Amino acid sequence: MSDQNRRHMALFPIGIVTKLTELTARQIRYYEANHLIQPARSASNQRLFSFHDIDRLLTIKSYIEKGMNIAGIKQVMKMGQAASKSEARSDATDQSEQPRQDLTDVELRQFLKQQIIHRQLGETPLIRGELHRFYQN
DNA sequence: ATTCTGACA
DNA sequence: TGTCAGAA
Repeated sequence: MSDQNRRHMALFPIGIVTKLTELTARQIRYYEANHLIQPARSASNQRLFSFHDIDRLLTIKSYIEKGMNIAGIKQVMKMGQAASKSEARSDATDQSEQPRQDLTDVELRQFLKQQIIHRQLGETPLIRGELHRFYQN
């Protein structure tokens, strides 16, 4: 069985996940309702999370702690997918890298760029609270 | 005992 | 986001 299969294998119920991620069941369900994650379901309609879902949630958690809301996280994570592909094409040297955690910085800058544009267009801010320190970059 | 959905003094 | 209800 390939590693990808194991990564996407539906394994743990929400109870385990809340302990693994420090997120409340409420939050986890809310993120699913907003399509940030798509955990599998058991025959009894119980959510079953994979390792992929887990670090996906951890990524979401870090963004939430940075003051981002669902709309913002959606954008950043979509860019993350696009970025990891283009990065794989440009970086011929890195053989075995860890894309996720490493991309977060690039994603944030890309995101902030959009933020500024949207604000000028009078759109609803995607960030809440103190994240203004990043505008210096 | 756990989880699910819907709703809000 | 918390939390409670009613059902599975």
